[in-house]
Amino acid sequence: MTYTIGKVAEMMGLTTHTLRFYDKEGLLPNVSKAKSGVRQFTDADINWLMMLECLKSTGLQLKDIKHYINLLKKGNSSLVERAEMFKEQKIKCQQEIKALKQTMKKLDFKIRYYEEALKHGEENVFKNKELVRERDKLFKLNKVRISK
Amino acid sequence: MTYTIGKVAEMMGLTTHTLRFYDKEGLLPNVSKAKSGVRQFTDADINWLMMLECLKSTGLQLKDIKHYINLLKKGNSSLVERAEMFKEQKIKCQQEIKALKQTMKKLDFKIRYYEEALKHGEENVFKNKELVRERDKLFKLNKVRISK
DNA sequence: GAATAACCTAAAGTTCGCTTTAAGTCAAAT
DNA sequence: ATTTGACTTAAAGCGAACTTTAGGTTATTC
Repeated sequence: MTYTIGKVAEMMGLTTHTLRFYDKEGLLPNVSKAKSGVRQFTDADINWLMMLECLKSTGLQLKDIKHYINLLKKGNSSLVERAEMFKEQKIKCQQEIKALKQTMKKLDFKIRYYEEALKHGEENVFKNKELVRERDKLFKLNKVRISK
Repeated sequence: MTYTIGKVAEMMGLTTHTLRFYDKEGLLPNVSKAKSGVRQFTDADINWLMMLECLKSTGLQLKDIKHYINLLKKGNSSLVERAEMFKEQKIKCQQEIKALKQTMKKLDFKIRYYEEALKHGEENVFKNKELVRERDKLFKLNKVRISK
């Protein structure tokens, strides 16, 4: 049993445009076409699309996924490289989380700043010494050295 | 005392191109120019640049920062809106962190998958029932319903 | 005073992941 | 039989945040 591109788009929550774009980019290696040119998606194609979505959700770029497809085609001999891909990706992901946590601290500071400003007026915010300390801790850019 | 664009670029870890780009986009409201056209950055400009970097690091887009500049110009009457900006941004940041943590789980699964594949061969990975459960938990796309 | 380095503007190019447009074919429903 | 709707390709467009290129002026240094 096969599915038209429209059905698949509906199932996957993508547009037909996106699916054709993926196909054009070589991200749908096994989708066959009728003589009329109409794409015929099989269950295996749907499964691959789910894997594609999964790979996307791990933060891989489309070109990385293309590379991954090539590794898959090589079979067993690419196992190590595939494993490495995900380990690298994990490191990137960890770094991003760390950066976002730092961002959260800055946002919390800003939110407290504006609470204070709304209560006591913006000109009085830094009479609150805790906020001053917080500001100095969070926003002093270590790379910047203002000369003299 | 003023700084040339090159010095500022060096201090801030940006390129001169980026600084001119920011200026063109209206993100450096107070930078003055000599009659020759050369930009003269003051300490106040450096401080604003640090704030700019801070705002960027909170995940704000340049157009949001431009909007923020306009709010600053309005002074006191924009306090509430400015406060709202950061609260919204905090929510976005929280959501991003949540998504990345989910991503981490998927990556950990993939890494375990490849550990197992390297140990026992790719064809035997899902003889490990824990990995099967993990896969089903993480990768079953709820939106997909394969008919029949 | 001439070479070189740093500055200037304006505009086009880049990357990513699509989305949109244009122009057309094909199959089903009325 | 014709209209509607889903499919096709190919190519251009989009938004974000720069980067690069081109062509030119100014400032510093030998």
